[in-house]
Amino acid sequence: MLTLVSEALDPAAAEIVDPLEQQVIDFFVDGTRVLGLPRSIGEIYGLLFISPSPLSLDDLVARLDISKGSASQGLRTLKTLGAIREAQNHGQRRTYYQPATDLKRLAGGFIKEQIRPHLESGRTKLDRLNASAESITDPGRREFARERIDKLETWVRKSSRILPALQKLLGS
Amino acid sequence: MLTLVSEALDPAAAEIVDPLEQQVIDFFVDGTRVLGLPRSIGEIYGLLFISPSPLSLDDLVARLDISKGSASQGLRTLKTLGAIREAQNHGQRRTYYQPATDLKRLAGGFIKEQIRPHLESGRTKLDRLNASAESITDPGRREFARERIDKLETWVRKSSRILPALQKLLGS
DNA sequence: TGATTTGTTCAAAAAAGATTGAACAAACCT
DNA sequence: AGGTTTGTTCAATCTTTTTTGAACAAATCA
Repeated sequence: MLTLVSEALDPAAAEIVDPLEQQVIDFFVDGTRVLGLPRSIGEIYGLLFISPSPLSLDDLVARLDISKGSASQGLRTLKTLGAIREAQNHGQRRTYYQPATDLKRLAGGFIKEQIRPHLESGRTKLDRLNASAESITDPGRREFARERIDKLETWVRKSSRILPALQKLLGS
Repeated sequence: MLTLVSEALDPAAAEIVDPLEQQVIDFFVDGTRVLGLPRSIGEIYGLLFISPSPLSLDDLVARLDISKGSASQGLRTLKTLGAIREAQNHGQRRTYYQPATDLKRLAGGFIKEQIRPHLESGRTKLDRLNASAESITDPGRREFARERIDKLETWVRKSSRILPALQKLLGS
């Protein structure tokens, strides 16, 4: 059992979080809440964010007191979002993670993974809506439905146009 | 029991949703999902959005098949968000609701109610973080923490600046 | 006044979502 | 080969959030 030795050598492997770390974690837990992501993801990203050296899955499990399953899934989601990357692991088998800290890039990943799919499904739904509207018999009702569906199309179009602009703004 | 009579007089009181209405509702249920709001709110807003005439709480209960409690709370949240308003009810006691359909205004309400509070709590957290960082003894560790906290401050500042810009973009 | 309508509140139930942990697979070592 | 380390998967469990519905209050009516 080498735990004590490795802890002594590497402070980053301490099996608790200090007060500062806890505060940063809380900051990000609140952030993931707004974004509709699970708490564990905020915890993982938060700890990586404030850690001077990269951390492994087992580090996260030990220090955040979460299960391997949670850590594994959380890391996968963060990778998909482009919010973390693997650190250079010199010959080591174990992989270590570092946070991406470029806000523009982070926003880009979130938009791509969490927003765009909904906009696309929205467009599909609008196609079907247009078809349904055509088969309304009452002319007044049909006209009203058209107007509202047109409005929805405008909304979706505007939202799509805004995402890149938004990302651009975050990069400056 | 006057239900049949009133239904015959006012199609908006029919106790089912037609296919078009259901599709619009589904569209908004997906929307509220992205925004992290409960499904019932998407249903209520969706039905109001596609209804040619204003609807009352009881209309919503009957047609969406949800409880009075859900409808009442959903309407309250939508009011708070500025997403609906009360229709002119000529001497009637019962209140009827109409959707706000101005995207800029809708976004404004959401930002004000759901985003800004988190940004403000973020600022508070940053103050405490700065205090904690000061009391780190190791200079290297303290310097690193400073850098990261500075980054967080930049993020919060940028986000705050972007919200009005975003709203502006949606208004054009 | 008492009966009816309209809407709110909130504790309990249901549903949705996140986390756990044990079984498994793959990579590495001796 | 067998043993160990590292990480993934997913059904079961736990937690959080939403919804329900019955009790209540306030307004209207007869």
